[in-house]
Amino acid sequence: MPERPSLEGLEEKWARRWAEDDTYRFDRSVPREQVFAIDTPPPTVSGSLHVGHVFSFTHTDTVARQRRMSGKAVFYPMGWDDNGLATERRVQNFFGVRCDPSLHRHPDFAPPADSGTQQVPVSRPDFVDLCHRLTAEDEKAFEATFRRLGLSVDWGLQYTTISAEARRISQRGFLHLLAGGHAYLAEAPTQWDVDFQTAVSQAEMEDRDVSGAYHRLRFPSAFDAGAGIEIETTRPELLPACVALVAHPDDPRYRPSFGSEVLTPLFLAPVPVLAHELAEPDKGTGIAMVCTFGDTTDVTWWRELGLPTRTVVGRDGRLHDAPFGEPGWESQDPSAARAVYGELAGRTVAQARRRIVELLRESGALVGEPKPVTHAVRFYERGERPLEIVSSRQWYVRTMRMRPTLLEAGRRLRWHPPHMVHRYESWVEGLNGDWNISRQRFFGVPFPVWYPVGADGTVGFERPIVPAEDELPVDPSDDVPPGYAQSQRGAPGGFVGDPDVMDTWATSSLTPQIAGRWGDDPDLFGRVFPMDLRPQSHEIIRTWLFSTVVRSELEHGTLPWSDVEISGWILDPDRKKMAKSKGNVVTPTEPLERFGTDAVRYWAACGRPGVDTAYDEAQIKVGRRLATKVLNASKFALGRLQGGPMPGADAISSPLDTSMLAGLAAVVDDTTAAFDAFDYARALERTEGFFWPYCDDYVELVKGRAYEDPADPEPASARAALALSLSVLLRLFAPVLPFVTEEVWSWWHTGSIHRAPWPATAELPPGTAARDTAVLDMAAQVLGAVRRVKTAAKRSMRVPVARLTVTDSAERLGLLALAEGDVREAGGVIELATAVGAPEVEVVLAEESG
RNA sequence: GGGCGUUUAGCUCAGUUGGUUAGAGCAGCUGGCUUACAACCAGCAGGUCGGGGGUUCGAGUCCCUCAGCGCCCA
Repeated sequence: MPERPSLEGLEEKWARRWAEDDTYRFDRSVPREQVFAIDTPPPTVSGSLHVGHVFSFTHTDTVARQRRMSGKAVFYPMGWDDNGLATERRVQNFFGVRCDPSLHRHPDFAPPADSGTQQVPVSRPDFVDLCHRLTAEDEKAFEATFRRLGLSVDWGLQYTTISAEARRISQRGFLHLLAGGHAYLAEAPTQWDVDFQTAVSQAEMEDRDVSGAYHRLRFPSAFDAGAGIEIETTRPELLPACVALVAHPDDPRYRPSFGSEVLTPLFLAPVPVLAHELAEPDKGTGIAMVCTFGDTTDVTWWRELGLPTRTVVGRDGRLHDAPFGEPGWESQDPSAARAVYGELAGRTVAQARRRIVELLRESGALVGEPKPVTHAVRFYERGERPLEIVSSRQWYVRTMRMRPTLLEAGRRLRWHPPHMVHRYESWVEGLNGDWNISRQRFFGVPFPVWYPVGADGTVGFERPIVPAEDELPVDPSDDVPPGYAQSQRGAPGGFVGDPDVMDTWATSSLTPQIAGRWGDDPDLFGRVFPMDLRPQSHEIIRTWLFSTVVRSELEHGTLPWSDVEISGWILDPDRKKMAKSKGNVVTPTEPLERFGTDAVRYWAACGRPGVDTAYDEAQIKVGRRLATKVLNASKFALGRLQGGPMPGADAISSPLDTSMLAGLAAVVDDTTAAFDAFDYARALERTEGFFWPYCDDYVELVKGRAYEDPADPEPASARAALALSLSVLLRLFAPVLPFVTEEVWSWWHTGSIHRAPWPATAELPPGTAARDTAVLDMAAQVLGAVRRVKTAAKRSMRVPVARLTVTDSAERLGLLALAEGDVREAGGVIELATAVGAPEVEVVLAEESG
């Protein structure tokens, strides 16, 4: 035991020891029932960690440590989510490159020396190499931070979502979906980001309010130039893509027009006037123009009304050719239509909108002036321009028909806190299409699929060729399908590889399988799956949690885990969400160095499950004080125990000591129950709430007695009770404060506290079972009264009490008698008198001496 | 528009099936170097529990309603 114990340096000392001793190694020899398996959230490796990671990972770690001490073999892996668009974008900015898949690998490729404004085009394999290079560095930095945070993960169980193992498992999962009929390829209107030039799924979209304008346009009747219909639209640039007008079937204003034809302004394309329930009579003029495609309602109308397709927006977000006059592009005046369209072709959507409004105004088709509105527009969550809908070929997973199964699965899952299930349910209920898992990107898991090319050069998309499972992972842009030669790539009678990669969630949805090495290590997988705990934050319930449930249901017919624990967000001190764009992000390194890991973990553990919590340095300082207090209180208690044999629990005889342990027994029960329910915050609160009064009252009361001759029963009882209570308290604190508790534990035990048994009331003397804390309560009350008088008199706590008179019921005076010696010692009481009567404590202080 | 959460001391938050006088920490104030700890200790003060209505012997807690804040979904 050091002379002056300190928190400094504990992190380095113990993190190194835990690594050397493999303290947190998963014991894979135990049966499933004794395993506690955690499906760790793999952080996105694109930049740096922030305190939000510290927050949620600490929550999980407290539970992991408590389960480990409770005798479980804890399977606590760490993953890095390096696959995906976030990495691509970081690599582009970091190296100043962009991926051009038409290029071939450069034999001695090196990234540009400076990441200048002009991005250098590089081949896909070279680009992927850069992704690997950068993520490998980031992962090292992340690991260092997490080790400093004291996470009790088994670092031998690391995985990354782009590794060969992850690609193999991801591709295996896909092949199973395909074989089971759960995945299908379809050419369909698809939500498309024009900047990233990829399809995105519903889960990756968000609505943003943007300013736009309603433009009222007049469509003349095809047969009577004097008649016409006025519509309002926020997207006049899609007018050349208009294929119909739609009003509600019950709308009397338009019922006479159903079945008639009108002409689109400027382009004079004849389009029908149709009825459909989705038309909203209250919106604009009550009749909408249907374009292919302005939004998802257009897609519904197009499909249900059997409308033709006239697309004008290309994958690059610019208007492409529109051959008015040709079949499908009818017009009453094709040359005029072409002339007008010539003004728009090649422009971006925004540019085309400005131009067509001018043209409409000149032609007189624009009725009045555009009316500015703010409306919700759909964006890719990482995107900057609104999503467009383009027709493209994509792989889908059949989630729509699973909705009842998925809702039922959500109800079987135990949610902490329970109300988070609503997020899941509203998401599942709001699904509007199957899950699109194709992404037209580069750094991801390729689809393990080729397509035959016919003699006439047509691609047989309906007859995909798949590899054998033992060949996985494959890259169809490099590897050759069974029965073909590389020379046949792209040739008639040959094959082509699927060019796309999977949605990053299509791989992340398999983290239990990846961590558990599904298919590669059946013995391991059988011991850890289904897992016990999925910890995550609430904003990815619709993505990560949802997709993991989908995959587990389809592959295994079971839930992937029994419990999910949701952590809240970290807000800045002004309760605003931390975001890079706001510049209010706190990185973990600084608080960890300034206050110490235990202090930061304490702050995190005070954040209750699912509750958004403000970053609060004051609370971290409280944690540091607690850690210091643990150090000092331990030093005191253990100091009393030196120089003699460690007394056992059977030496505890004093009623005050038993009374204290009775209170501690209740704390053990409550803390254990709280951890069982994944409520680390309540567990900490309960232990901490006991610990401070324990130090201030109980330890003060027994201080004198503990100094006396250890051979006598009363001092022996005090020493035994101190040793036992300290041991229990240290273990109760260990999940939250792993460093200071390990340090103190090492002063008087061999082996790690984190492998010590979780406290049980069976360790405490039988007398504590009654939970009777009355003796300590009474003694503390009298001591408190003495302190109040001394403080009010502005005297030192050391000043003796000449005479203390306690008036109370006979029963309570009996309790006091059981602790009289300790109370007199702690209060400096010279003379103690008691009387039965109304409760009162009278204190006469000794005169000022000298 | 639908849903979920939330509103308790100046601040951050506990308050479990309804049950004594609603708690803690921080900040504030007044004191004290007390043989583990001044990075500490002792004490004090601070709240019509968001508003309104209801059920009940009794409501911070249950019900209705309104409002603010946050989020999810459409």
